Parts: sequence; C-alpha cells; structure tokens
Amino acid sequence: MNNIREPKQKRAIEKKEKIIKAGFNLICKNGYYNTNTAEIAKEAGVSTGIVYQYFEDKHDIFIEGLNTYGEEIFFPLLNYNNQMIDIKNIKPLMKNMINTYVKNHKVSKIAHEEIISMVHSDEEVAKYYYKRELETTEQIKNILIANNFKDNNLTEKVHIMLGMIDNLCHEIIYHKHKNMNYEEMTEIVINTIINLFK
Amino acid sequence: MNNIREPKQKRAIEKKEKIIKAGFNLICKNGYYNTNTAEIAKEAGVSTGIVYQYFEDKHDIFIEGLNTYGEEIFFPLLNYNNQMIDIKNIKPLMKNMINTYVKNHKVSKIAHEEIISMVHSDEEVAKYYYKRELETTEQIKNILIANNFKDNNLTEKVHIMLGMIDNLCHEIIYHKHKNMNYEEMTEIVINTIINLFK
Amino acid sequence: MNNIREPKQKRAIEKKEKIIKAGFNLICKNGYYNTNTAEIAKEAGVSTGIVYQYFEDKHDIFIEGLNTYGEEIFFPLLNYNNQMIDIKNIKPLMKNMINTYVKNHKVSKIAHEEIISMVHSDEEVAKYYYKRELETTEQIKNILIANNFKDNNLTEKVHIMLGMIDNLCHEIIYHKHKNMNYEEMTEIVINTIINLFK
Amino acid sequence: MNNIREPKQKRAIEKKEKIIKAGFNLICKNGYYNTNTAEIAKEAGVSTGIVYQYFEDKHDIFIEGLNTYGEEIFFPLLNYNNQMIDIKNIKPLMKNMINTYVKNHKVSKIAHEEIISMVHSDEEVAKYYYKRELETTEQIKNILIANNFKDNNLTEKVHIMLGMIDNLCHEIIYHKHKNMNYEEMTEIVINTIINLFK
DNA sequence: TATGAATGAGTCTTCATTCAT
DNA sequence: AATGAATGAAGACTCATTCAT
Repeated sequence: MNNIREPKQKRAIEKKEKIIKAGFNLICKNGYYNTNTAEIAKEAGVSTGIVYQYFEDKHDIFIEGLNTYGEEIFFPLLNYNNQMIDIKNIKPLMKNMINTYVKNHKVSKIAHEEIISMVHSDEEVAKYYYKRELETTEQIKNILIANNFKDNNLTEKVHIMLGMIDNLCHEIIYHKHKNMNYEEMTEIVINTIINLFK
Repeated sequence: MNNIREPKQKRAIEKKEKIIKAGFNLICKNGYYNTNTAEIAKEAGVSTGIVYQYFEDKHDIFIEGLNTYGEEIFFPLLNYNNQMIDIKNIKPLMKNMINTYVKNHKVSKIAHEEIISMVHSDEEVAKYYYKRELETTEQIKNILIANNFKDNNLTEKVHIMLGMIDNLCHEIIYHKHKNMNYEEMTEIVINTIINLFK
Repeated sequence: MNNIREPKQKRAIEKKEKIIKAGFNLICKNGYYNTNTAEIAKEAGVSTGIVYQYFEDKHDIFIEGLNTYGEEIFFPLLNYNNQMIDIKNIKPLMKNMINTYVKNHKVSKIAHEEIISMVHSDEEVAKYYYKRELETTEQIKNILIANNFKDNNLTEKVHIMLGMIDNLCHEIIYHKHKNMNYEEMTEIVINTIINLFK
Repeated sequence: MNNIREPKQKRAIEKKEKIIKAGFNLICKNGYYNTNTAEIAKEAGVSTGIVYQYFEDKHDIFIEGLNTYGEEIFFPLLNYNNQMIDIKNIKPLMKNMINTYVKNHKVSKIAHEEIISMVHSDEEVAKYYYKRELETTEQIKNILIANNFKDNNLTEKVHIMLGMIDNLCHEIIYHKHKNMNYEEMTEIVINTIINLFK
C-alpha cells in the first residue's frame, strides 16, 4: 500500500527526526548490514512499527539521514566561504582547508568509511555523494573566480585539487603507512596545488 | 573446531580453486551481501558442505580470492616493468600508465566498485588493499630510482602521483560529470606529475 | 472494555455508515485479509481511532456491512414480488428469475466470490448467509402458495430449484467451461424446474 | 534466487511429503490464514528453514497438498468406475453416488469448507478445482456413454446433475435447516435426475 | 573426501488495536 | 467525539553453518 505518513504533529516530527538520527548514527558506526531496524527503533526510543510509518525501509532511513547530516559531515567545504583570498599568500589558505578536512574526518572516521563504502555499493548513496562533490567543486571554483583567478580549465583543476586533498587527508587519518612523512607530503601537495593554478 | 583442511590431492586443490574463483567472481559481480554460499558452491560445481572444509567462512573465500586474483585486477602497476625511462620524454610513459589503469578498470568496473566498498568496511580487505598499494608505490619508486631519479621524498611523491592517477581514472570511468573535459584533465594531471618530479 | 458507542447524533451516524460502506466495499473488492483498517478509515474519510469506537473490530465492520448491503447484493430474490403467476406460462417467469440472478452477479462478481469464500470460512458470515438463503426459499415458496401451488415438499423443491439456478448462474458467469452450451443448459434447467413442480 | 530444491535422497523425499501432509492438514483444519509456516514445520517435525528449500512459499505447500490429496478428498467420483449400469434400475446407483459424496464430505467437513472458501478467493485453487470438476463431469459422462446413453447435451446434463448432488450433500451435511426433510429431498433429487436423462 | 539435507537464529515488515492529546 | 501517532506481537522468509550419511 505504501502508506508512508508524513507526520504533522510536533511530537511526531521530533520522533521522525529521532529515528533518522538514530538510524544514521548506528549505520555510520556499525555499518548498514550490521544495523537492524529493531536496534534503530530502540536507539530512537520508539517501537519498531512506527519506523515503517515514516520510512519505506531501512535504506530510506539512511538516505534521509544522509540528506540531513551528510553535508555537514562529509562536505564541510560546501560551506567554505573564505571570500577574500590573498593570491600571493595562498599557502595558509590551503593549510586551512586541509585542516578543515582532516579535523572533520577525525571526528567521524568510521562514518566516513561506511559512507565511502556505500558510495561504491549503493547507487542512491553514490548519486548523493557525487552530486555534493560536484557542488563542492563549484563552490571552490566560484570562490576562486570571485578572487580574479582567470585560469582555463578551472573546473578540472579544482576537481584535481580536491581529489589530492581528499587523498592526503585519507592518508593522514587512516593508513599511517610507515615510511611516509606526512608533513613533507602536505607541503608537497600544497606546492603542487599552487603550481596547478599558476 | 577450525578443522580447515589444506587439500593435497590434485583434484582437491582444483576444487578449492574452483570455489575461490566462483566466490570471488560472484562477490565482485553482485556484492558480498548479495552472494550466498549456496550460489558459490553451485557456481563452483561442488556441494555446499565441502566449502566449509576448505574455508573458515564466506569471508575467507573472498580473502583468498583477493590474494589470488586481486593483484592482477586491482594492482596492474605492480607488474609494471618499463625499466628504461627517457626522462626527457616522460609524457608517453605517463599516458601509458594511465591507459593501463583505465583499461583495467573498464574490464571490471563492478569488481572495482565492490572492492573499494569493502576496503572501507572490512578490515581485512583494507589491510590487503593498503599493503598492495604500498607495494605499488615501492615498485614505481624503484623504477624511478633505477632511472637515476634522485629526488627527495620520492615515496611521498609517488604516492601522490598514484593517487592522482587513481582519481583521474575513477573520474573518467564512473562519474562522467558533465562540464568536465577529460582530455584536458588528463593533460593537466600529467603535467602536474611531471612538475612534481622536477 | 467493549465500550462500543452507538452514535446518536446525525453526523456521528453518518460517520458510522461511511465506515461500514467503505469497509464493506473494500473487503468485497480486495478480500478480507487484503484490507486493513487504515485503508478503511482512509476510504471512509475518518481517523483510524474512531473506527474502534463504533466497531468491535474489523470483522464487526464487515458483518454490519453485510447486514446493511448484503440483502440487495446477494439475495435479490428476497424482494422478488411477482405475485401473479400464470401457472401455464411459467417459463418466462423462470427466465426472469435467472436473469435477475445473473445480472446481479455480474454487477458484483468479485464481491460474490469474496462472500462465498467467507461463508465457508467464517461462522458468522455463514450464519447470515444461510439465514437469508432460507428466507429466500420461504419467500419463493409463499409466492407459489399464493398462486395455488399445492405441492408436497414445497420447501424442499424450492430449495432444490434455487440451488439449480444458483449453480447455473455461477456457471454462466465464472467458469466459462468450454464445451458447455449455456443456452441449452438454461433451457434444460428451466424444464427441469418446471417438471419439478408438476 | 528461487533455488527450490527437488530432494533426491529418500529421507529428503519423505521429509518433503511430511511437510506437504502437515501443511495441507493444518490449513484444511484451521484455515490458510490461521496457519503459519512455523506450525507447519513443527507439525512435520522439521525446521522452518527446510520448508523454504522445498517450497516457494506457504501457498505452494497448499497447492502441492491439493495435488497430492485433493482428488481423493474432494473428487471421489473421479475414480467412480461403476461401468455396468442397469438403466432400468438407476435409482440405487444414484443413491450410491450420493452416499459416496456424503460419506466423503463427512470425513473432512472442515477441509471441504476451507477448500471451497479458497476456490472463491485464490485463483490457483480455483483453477485446480474447476479442472477437476470438469474431469468429473467427463468421467460420469463417459460412463453414461459406455452404457448407451445417447442423449443430447450430455455434458450439460451431467454438470447439472453433479451440481444438484453437490448442493444436496452440502445441505445434508452442513445447514441442517430445520423444516427441511432430507430423505424426501434426496428422493426428489434422484427423481429429478432420472427425469433429466429421459 | 564429499554430499546435500537440515538447522534455527535473525531480519524485515505488517497491522489490528490502543493511547495521548 | 475525534485524531492520528504509537505499540509490539506475529509472520514470512533467508542464509551461514553444521550434520548425517
């Protein structure tokens, strides 16, 4: 019958939000396949039945969680708004961005892993992710344009840059490959990026 | 119990290999959670029972598959052996590497997605993956050294380079973000890499 | 608790009737087990809660629907009032009766199926059905008596007759067994009935 | 995946049969919707899991039960083989048939009710039932032909006859309408049938 | 060694009914 | 009198793993 109810009472809305939060948290923490609806309901402090009045299924809960919390957790640069850039002094800016990224990843390491995992196994999550990724590219690009960067292939370059930063952060936070000097690596990445826009 | 038997008879060894192959293929194609042991056994042409005489569990099958086929599929550069590099003419080499990567991804798109997914959700897969990644870095680094590259931070630079190539390939094969010119992008990546080693 | 409320206000009475109508229609159309109370409430334009103030349970709704609409749909002959019968010209009367039946079934094929199904699985429905069936027998019998039929075993004969007509109609409307000529069959049935009363 | 297994080992075949028997019995006794798979498994002395290795679903169990036991229970006349009929002494034959029917119904009253219920609510059951009904008609018709009945519309007449017998039996066994004299009724039905074939 | 039958805990999902407002 | 949110037991079905042969 597909009778998903959109709650109208204030209490109900809160309850729906609780479910989203609980579901998203649990899935991020323990993985999609290791989280069941009963747990989600329990964590949210509701009965199992109510879950299916607000959501199609478990998957739906996660997607809504993604839409609610995803941006903040996974795409901090979307709200990056450092409008004034001193072109001649771009290094601190880069460091700032990288720090933003790293800090953010550190807070929710596990969530990041689970999300990346799902990006590669769940079409809807992939769609969400790539869309936000593109938006981030646009956001950064626009900041650059606003600061008189008049480079060709700006989109491509920003995309490459963000990819490099992402790799770097991931490297720093997760692998901890021995033999790898992360301070040097960061320096190299930044210089490479600066060169990119010359 | 842990009575995993290591087969010694030729026929038994073949049987084990069949299971690995079948399991690995199915999981790569349909995903770990969408593949069950009955299917694997059927695809391998053996009984379900025998599976648990050669393997600890489903997970084990996949890991062994990874060890057997992973290198060829996911880390082609490990066998990259173009020893003689003309430093002055490095562009074709880069293009070659990128092509190797892209071609490889294209052949087993779905497998790549599944593997990346598991890297981010399964510790053992992650361990395998990062180890091979590091080996690839070493391999490329050694080639460079053999060609008299005497750069500092070679490890870090190679790692950055490989990350860029990986991103590029992924971009080319999967997203197909509109507004993104992949030929230009490839060009930029190559130039950036070349600069990296100057 | 059993705090079933009998509504007295006009608006409340209408509401109850709406629920009966909605419930009865949905159950007749989709089956008892494929209809849930939420749907009924929605179709009736009321809240789910109110349903349980007017009715014991889902079953109760259906029974009340049966009492309200059953006669008209399932027992049209109860109001059959063709008092004057020309005994010598009884064939058209028979044809008329059969047509009444067939027409009636055709209008609510699905409802008939569902009802017959429940007669055979729900005691209360069975009770209702057999009672009305008997009443119909009496009704027809009385018409015959009023027309000076003074046969022995009139009750039994009428019952047999109605059974034959019912079978015939069901045959005509549902099975469509190939090899079965329904015009001939109708003719045979009528003649048989006429013989019955000779 | 729809991996329904057809058991090959003797023990497994017996187990499948046990499930069919248990499922069919329980459903016949308590109704389709009042019987769950756990009960069926328990009654059959097997685990719930095994049920789904041999059957698509609960419905499937019932259909197989129908195919296995249906004929004997619901269509005893299919094996009615009283080849030699003394046309002049047909009454005892009729009585015999009716007795066969009544006896049969009495043994499995509840099963009959459930089955009729499902004929009117489940397409597959309906299909089975009407097919067997037609076969019964053919069977009786062929007996008549073998005994030199050369009537027109034999199919129709036999169908009408069987319908009458069915009604009669049902009447005798279930309703027990007061005011109804079943001996007389039987007599009337038999005479009517005899007339039918004159 | 090998088979495939068997297990049963675990999961999602539904829904009649009750409750807080 | 009415709403619609909430409950939670119950049901169908899956599947990794074990067992009897």
